[in-house]
Amino acid sequence: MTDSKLKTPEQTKIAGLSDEKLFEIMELFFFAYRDFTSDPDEILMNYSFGRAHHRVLHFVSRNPGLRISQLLDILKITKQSLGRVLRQLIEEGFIVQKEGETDRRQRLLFLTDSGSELARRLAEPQLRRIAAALKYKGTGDAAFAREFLYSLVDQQEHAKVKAIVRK
Amino acid sequence: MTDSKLKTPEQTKIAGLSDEKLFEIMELFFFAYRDFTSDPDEILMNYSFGRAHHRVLHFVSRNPGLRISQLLDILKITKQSLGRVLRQLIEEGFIVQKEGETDRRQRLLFLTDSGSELARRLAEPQLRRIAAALKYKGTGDAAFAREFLYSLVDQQEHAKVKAIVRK
DNA sequence: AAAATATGTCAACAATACTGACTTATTTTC
DNA sequence: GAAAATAAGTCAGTATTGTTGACATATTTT
Repeated sequence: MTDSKLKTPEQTKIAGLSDEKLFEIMELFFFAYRDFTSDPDEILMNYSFGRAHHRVLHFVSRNPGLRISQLLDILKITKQSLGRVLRQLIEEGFIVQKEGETDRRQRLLFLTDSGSELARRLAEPQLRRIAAALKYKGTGDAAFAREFLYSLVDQQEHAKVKAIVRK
Repeated sequence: MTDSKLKTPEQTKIAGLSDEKLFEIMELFFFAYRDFTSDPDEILMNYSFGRAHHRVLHFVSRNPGLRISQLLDILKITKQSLGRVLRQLIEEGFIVQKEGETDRRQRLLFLTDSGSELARRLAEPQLRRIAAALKYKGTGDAAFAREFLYSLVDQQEHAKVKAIVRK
């Protein structure tokens, strides 16, 4: 009943890797994400914020002066979805908007001091978790992790993601 | 304004890794998850299912005879949240429940044929993506990816996760 | 027999996403 | 300079997935 076209007496292989190994990594990706997000989630509860607020704070923190349209493209959500969380972050003094200098239609996003502080607090446990995960490995392993994750991103997004990630 | 206690003229390091490298990996984790989930999401739309249904299908597929309580512990959601999606999956013929043989209070979960087929279809693009991400690397890199992701999981969950992931 | 366990269910609520429609201000194009 | 395109904001309605709290049923353990 659980058999499928994927199975053979031995094991199907994609790109020389057994299904079994691939499944393990797939599942670990789920568990890693589940726990990776749990620390910031707890902090966010104190502010009645959620993950959506975290994402906005993070990307504005890393890219001061980010435009709304860029943020939408990073998050892959609609303007209306972003609108709500952004309004809250602005109303509660974590983010400010400035008119674009060359294009006055733009509303460039910046963190306030308390926004910066919250972004830092949210990042800290995640940075620690990543550092701990790489601690046992030799040099070059950070590079491997980076390349591995990068390869999971859509091909057509590579250039954009690289531009955002690399500083 | 964007300065914080984390910064020094050079760069703060956690466990010998620069903040910058850690930030990159943190962000890539977000982008990887964003795109990793996008392929199954499209398939699920045809069934009016969401990610919650996918998770249930996946873990039942990998663990036939899974108990409700185990699934709740894997997903870290409430009984009520699971209840809704599980009911739909049962009503629409993707999952069946069988009474536990040793403990008749238990409702063991199994996939039907169409459940198996859907689970396979959902897994396929993700397996391919993982395989492609590891294709360029030498032997042992699958092991590295596995250890890296595993290290991101909560310490106290390690034993349980290992039991679920390793077959 | 009483207590604990495994599961199911009702109701209300919250966060985050969506579609569709429309507005305002500004810049670009013809 | 008028028309079209772009950047952003907003209103209204809906769906998914999560939450709490309360309570019911069947079964097993103490």
